[in-house]
Amino acid sequence: MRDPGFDITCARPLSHRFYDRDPRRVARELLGKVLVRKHGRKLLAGRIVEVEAYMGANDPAAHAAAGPTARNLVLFGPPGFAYVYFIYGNHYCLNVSCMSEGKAGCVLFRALEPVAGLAQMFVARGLSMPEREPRLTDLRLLTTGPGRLTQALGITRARDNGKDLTTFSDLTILDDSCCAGRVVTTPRTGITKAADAKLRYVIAGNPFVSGKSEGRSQK
DNA sequence: TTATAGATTGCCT
DNA sequence: GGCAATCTATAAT
Repeated sequence: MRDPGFDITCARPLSHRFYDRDPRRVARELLGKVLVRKHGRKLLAGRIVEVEAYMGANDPAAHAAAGPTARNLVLFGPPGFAYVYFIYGNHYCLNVSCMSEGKAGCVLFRALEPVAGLAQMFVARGLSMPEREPRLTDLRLLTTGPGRLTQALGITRARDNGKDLTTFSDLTILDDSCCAGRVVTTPRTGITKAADAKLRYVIAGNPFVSGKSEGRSQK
């Protein structure tokens, strides 16, 4: 299977300073960046096409709303670190911490456009590999959705929670100077509190954005 | 100690 | 479109 690929030679991790800002700003600017997982000698990577911003005490939908706990401690730590939690008894979700130490805030990764290691992603997701070049409907099952993208990249709480995403370890976010294109904001999905705040950011027209038609028919 | 809701997904009709 | 699966954090006894 052919990987779309990306130019890793000119890609570099984002600095802690990048994440040391309002999550809304970080979320918008994370679109178009590349989430990279080292899997043995292979690279698994996906371009970030959909994220959500979560704030601190003033955001009732945020895990950090009630203050620091054993689970959400990473959110109150320094910016640029992975916050991984387990949800609905089935899925892991990946966030990156924002704001300086002591202040909570994060960005949730909701969908990626797979660019490298697609064959391994099919394996990790427990999907059978398409015989021919995969269709969009097959590819969307890999990394469209917060629970799916963590499974495709093998991200778990035990393995990745608290990891520094600004160093090139086995999990990092790279900037390859790709232009994200037009960004659309919508209400966050799957939450009941503060459900009207437009804190979901997607790349307009990108086919890997979650939802039925968002990003596909709408340009 | 027990109950319940949850930043989801996949399979059912 | 509806709902079960299945763990954990937090609220309620």
